[in-house]
Amino acid sequence: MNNNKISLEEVAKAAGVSKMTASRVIRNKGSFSEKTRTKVMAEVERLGYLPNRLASVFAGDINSTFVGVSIPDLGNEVFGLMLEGIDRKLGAFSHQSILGMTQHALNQEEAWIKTVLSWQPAGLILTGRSHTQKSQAMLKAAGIPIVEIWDLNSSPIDMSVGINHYDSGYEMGRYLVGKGYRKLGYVGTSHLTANAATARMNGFTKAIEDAGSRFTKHLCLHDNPGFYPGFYGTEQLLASSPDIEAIFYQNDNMAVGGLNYCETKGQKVPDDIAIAGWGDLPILSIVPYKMTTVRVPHLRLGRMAAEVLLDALHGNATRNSYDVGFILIPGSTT
Amino acid sequence: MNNNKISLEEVAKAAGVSKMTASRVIRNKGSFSEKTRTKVMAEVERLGYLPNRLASVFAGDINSTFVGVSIPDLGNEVFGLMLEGIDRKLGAFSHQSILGMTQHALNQEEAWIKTVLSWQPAGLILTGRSHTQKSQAMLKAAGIPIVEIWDLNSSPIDMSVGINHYDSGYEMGRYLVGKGYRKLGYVGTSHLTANAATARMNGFTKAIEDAGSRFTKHLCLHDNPGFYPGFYGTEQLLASSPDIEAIFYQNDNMAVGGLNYCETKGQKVPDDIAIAGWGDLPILSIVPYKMTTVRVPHLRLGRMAAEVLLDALHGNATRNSYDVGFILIPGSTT
DNA sequence: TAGACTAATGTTACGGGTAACTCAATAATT
DNA sequence: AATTATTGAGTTACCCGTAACATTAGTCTA
Repeated sequence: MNNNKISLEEVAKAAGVSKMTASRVIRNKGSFSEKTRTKVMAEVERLGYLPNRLASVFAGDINSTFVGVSIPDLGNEVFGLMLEGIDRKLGAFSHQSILGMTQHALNQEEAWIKTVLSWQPAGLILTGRSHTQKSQAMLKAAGIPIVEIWDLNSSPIDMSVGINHYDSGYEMGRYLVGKGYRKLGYVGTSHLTANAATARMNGFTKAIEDAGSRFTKHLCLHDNPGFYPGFYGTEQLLASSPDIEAIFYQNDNMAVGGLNYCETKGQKVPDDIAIAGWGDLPILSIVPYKMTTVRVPHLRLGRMAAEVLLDALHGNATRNSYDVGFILIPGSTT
Repeated sequence: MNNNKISLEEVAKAAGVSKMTASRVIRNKGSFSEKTRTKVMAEVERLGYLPNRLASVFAGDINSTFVGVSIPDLGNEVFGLMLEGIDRKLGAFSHQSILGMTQHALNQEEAWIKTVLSWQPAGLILTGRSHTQKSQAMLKAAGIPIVEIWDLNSSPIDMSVGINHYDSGYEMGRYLVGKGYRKLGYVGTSHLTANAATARMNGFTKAIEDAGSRFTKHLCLHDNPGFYPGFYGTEQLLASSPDIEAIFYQNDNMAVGGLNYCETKGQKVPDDIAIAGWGDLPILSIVPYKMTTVRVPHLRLGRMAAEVLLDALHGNATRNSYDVGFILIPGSTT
């Protein structure tokens, strides 16, 4: 290589054996005498030899232990938890995550896929189910396990682990209608691409239509799905449609913002207006209400994605679509 | 390599040129005719050729574009924000983060360092300033830029970007003493290793000692520094020392938990008891008080670490210790 | 038009490991 | 003792690109 790093050859020379023998000892593969082992390992220790995995992967017919992991961003704790679940599981099986933040942009994802594939990863975990044409082509040609996570895909590129966001929105819609609410609103944010949140909104809308009600107001802000957009989004929505009875939010952070707005304006929850969030996020623990929300096992989602990938690497792939499920949790805000 | 991947040779053959010419065209380096360029690129497109970066790094005298990034965990938004800052900046300069979660354990960090170095990274960014002996030896021998982030290290292994946690604790101690509080408490969590939070606690204690007061009660729970441990930690601390006048918390999440406990018990803040947090975390935006806290630019910290690393890679290293600073923000809880 | 220079392309030799094969020495079997 | 395994080690070729050098064709100058 480039610099002054110790190579296998130097270790071998110092131990008075051939490269191959040293390699066998270090990998504990093939046969060698105890005496040789001692000699070689002593030199490894003394010289501080670190194998060059690039060369190993290159030489051997094996794949690397890299796993490319793409997530939209880390501003949202949802993806942080997922990533934590993924990396913990991968790490436990001696694999490393190469991170890629796509900022919700498919072309950025495409660029990242191209780069990461050039590093010969063992597999990929991608957040989301929509990818550019070119991305799809590259992924299919790569010939490695690929897990699409977050938004369940019944016909994935390779494998999918997630929940059905559309259904979760639908269920929330049905629940609210069942509670007697007829004039419903939705507050969320819009990204460049159709994403899971959009699917939830669509499911929500459909449920309401199916129930015969036609009144649904949507508000999609160009912002992050956080507390403040929830606050101001609610203000904006109620200004244009003051008779709304219940609002479903993209996530709990926004819902808490909405809750806060209602409190500020003296609107009683749930009597004057009902509030429902999504995600069962940490923020809910500090709200003086029990928020109606949808619980999603974020950490487990990540862990499972990693598990499924590792299984596939070990040739134990069984299914290709894993629904981890969600639970609608009725609270005191509806 | 292993499978059916298209190699440069195949592209070259298909285009009717030598490997080398194809390589030149693809990297846009050296000279070649426009006609050749067209031919080669057409084949690249047609065959879906993706270069094998392993081989490039291996062949050329260049380093990889990997950067190893270690963080303790992602449960804490602090490190999530830092990571986001790092990866965004690295990504903008065509570098990839290899993630390593150390779970606050130095031996886990050591194992990770060993692995990640074997991938010939361009550089490393490590959270924290304490490392095992062996880690330090490996890091020094690696001959690549290494940035220690989070806890400022005036004599780092290579470079350091962070804030002085001890000082931030000291400043908070002085501030509270200045406000007239004499009986002070600290609530935090303890990890396996001495970490930045411990430094804050020590600085805090020292400030109080320096001011002549000797009353400081520490409580370190074995838990994550979140809302609930803050709540119950406060309960526990006040049970054993009911006359405490002010409590400094490991971070804002815990402080909000403490605030909540006080409210629940009818203790007036700040009249009966004062509360101070740390970090200026997102949670503060939804608390009906303006929390006294210490603002730390998490995202900027990450961005700066990446910048410093990239500078070093481009041979523009200037200093080796970068203090990004903190600001104590007095609020209405003290 | 020879000689000198430039542009375009080809050839060779690695880099740091590993698979596959070979070979010698020792151990087990008949 | 001769034959056959087995073990421990060495040799060679190769993975896929790129640097360095070599070569050829084409252009320009005197």
